[in-house]
Amino acid sequence: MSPSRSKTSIRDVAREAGVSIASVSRVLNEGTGGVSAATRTKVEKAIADLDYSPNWIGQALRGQANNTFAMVISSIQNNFYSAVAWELERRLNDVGAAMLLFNSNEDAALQDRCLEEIRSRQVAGVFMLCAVDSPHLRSLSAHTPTVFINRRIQDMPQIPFVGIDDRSAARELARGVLRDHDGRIALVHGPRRSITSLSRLEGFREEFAAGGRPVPATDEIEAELSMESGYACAERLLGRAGGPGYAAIVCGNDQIAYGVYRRCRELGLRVPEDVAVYGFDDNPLNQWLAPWLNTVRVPHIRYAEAAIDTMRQLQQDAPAQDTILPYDLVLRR
Amino acid sequence: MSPSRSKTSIRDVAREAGVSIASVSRVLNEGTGGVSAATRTKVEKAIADLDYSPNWIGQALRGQANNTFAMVISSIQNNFYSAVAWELERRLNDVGAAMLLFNSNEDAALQDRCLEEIRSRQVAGVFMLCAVDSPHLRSLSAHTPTVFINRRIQDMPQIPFVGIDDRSAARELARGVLRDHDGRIALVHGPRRSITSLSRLEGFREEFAAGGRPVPATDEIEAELSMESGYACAERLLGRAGGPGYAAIVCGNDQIAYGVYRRCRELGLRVPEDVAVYGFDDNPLNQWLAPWLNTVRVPHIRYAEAAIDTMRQLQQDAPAQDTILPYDLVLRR
DNA sequence: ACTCATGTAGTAATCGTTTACATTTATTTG
DNA sequence: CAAATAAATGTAAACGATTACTACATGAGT
Repeated sequence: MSPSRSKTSIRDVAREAGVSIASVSRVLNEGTGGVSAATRTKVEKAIADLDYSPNWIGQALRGQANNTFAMVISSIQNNFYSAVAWELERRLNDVGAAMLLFNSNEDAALQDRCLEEIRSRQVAGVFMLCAVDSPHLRSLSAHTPTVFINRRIQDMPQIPFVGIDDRSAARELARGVLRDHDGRIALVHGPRRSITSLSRLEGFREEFAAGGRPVPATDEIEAELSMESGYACAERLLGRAGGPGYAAIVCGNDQIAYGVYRRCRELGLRVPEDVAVYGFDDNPLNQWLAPWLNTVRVPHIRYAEAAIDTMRQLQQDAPAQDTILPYDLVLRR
Repeated sequence: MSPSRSKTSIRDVAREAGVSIASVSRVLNEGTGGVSAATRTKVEKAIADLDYSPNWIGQALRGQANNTFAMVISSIQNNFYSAVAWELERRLNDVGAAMLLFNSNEDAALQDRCLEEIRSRQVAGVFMLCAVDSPHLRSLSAHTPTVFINRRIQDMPQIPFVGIDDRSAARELARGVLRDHDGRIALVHGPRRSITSLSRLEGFREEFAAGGRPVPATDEIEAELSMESGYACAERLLGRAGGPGYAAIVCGNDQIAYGVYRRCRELGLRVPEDVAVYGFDDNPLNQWLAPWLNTVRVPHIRYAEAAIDTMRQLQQDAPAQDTILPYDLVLRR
């Protein structure tokens, strides 16, 4: 049943071809040293006959270099994050690298377990998509090139960051809210421990205050970055009656907005006719499934490009800069 | 700037602790051989002092075993597939394994590139989430335990499969369509080259025919498994006027249904009031964003569990069986 | 014929582990 | 206390590749 679980090594090829392993290696790696046409033919035939494929582990051990990257994502559920991961995977694959994928679930202990695994695997670099602070993050980044995407850790300025200016994006979005709605505004922001969520919160608050319509504490609530949490917060905010008639509910990200949306519909509130919902990130699915959602389009494809560029610089020991990318407002009126 | 890119090996630890590398290894791997308390203490101190972490590549090379798995997914965009991938990642991580992620984009050549990379990395196993047929798939599966998820390749019965009975699920869904709608029915099915899509198509056809209401060729159209393709097909089907007033549009999967939905809305057709839309898979997002969608709930979590179980059996050279899991109809009336 | 350059091929060290085996040290026993 | 046994430790050989170095042809130039 099991057809001889592959074991053919370079020695087997050498024996089969009647040459030394060095010659086989030379045929494999065009670069180093010359081989005669005769040898090349023999080796190539042996490789084909034995269905040989070089063992990456041996190569990696010898060569120190290791074209494997790791990506740690903070939330399985968030499709916006998945989209970034996929874009990265595509680009890494294009250059013959591979990606190990890990999920930290916004949990420092779990993230640390992932980082230990990553460290032992000697990867070439780590992409942290929404990192949380954790002990190993600090030690790993000393050994392994690390890039923060979309969220950084507050006091680790030495690690380059790819993201947007969340605070000013939030201000712009808030300006749109004020312009388009006269009524009461609710704010379901993300957790303060995330600098990204905090910046957005500050941006919202600043602009609402500047517009003379600050959101009172009763209309402001902190959610986790999940649909479930958004739903629960909407339940608290809106009660059984649909709440005090909010004109707009502004959410910390799209996931929260989806949860709020569901609760609104359950209460018979039409979105956007009865209440407008605002999110943040612009999940690529929105244009198909959530045309009612106002949001900030975070450029996830450029995230991937910039993260790869930054990683390349780190690998060359170049001083890597933060990359702050432009965003777009997506307002459906 | 770059703090001495880690190089501490087991030798360094041995020297620092004043013992042999064998002793260090023994401290590391509790299992093998005993070490005195004194030695253990010395070694542990040295490990801590040097911030040593064992090199996985060395371990893997020596031990043959390699707790890395690979997953190849056919479509980046499909969130249902992502959901399965994530569930698998979680379970692999729980047992200290890691997952390499690849995207084949439904393309045989690209899939083969991924499989070459996978083969050379000597992974412990490969999960193929919607495989396409390709030369390397056949050769790889001879060397590496392989599990098909959600879609199999027709003439490779030796590779175990985890999925549902698509044909009978399609029949059941079709029965629901017939029951709930008197009007005209359109069918936007997936590509015939995918056995999964083909089975669904056959199931739909059989049941519609059995119900005395076969779908005429003009109302049947083959789409790719993407939102874009679903949109384009809906455009063809509905024209500018909204088509001949379909009562229901039955789609090959949820992605197609999302595309169809968008086009319907653009044409001013209300879903589900004016036209019902049926999908297949039940993307976990549906309950939040697409309450209008009728679909078949494919148990993605049990997919992950079953795939892991199957992989375990393959690794023990046990004859692995196919796993056909139960599904649920999700009908919103 | 002798030297020298050139091109090919082989030998052996190396990367970081684990582990079978040999050797040393500690403990028990008569 | 010596011998027998048990426990701890060290030595060295893998694992699969790459590559510096060496050795051997071959052919050209004098």
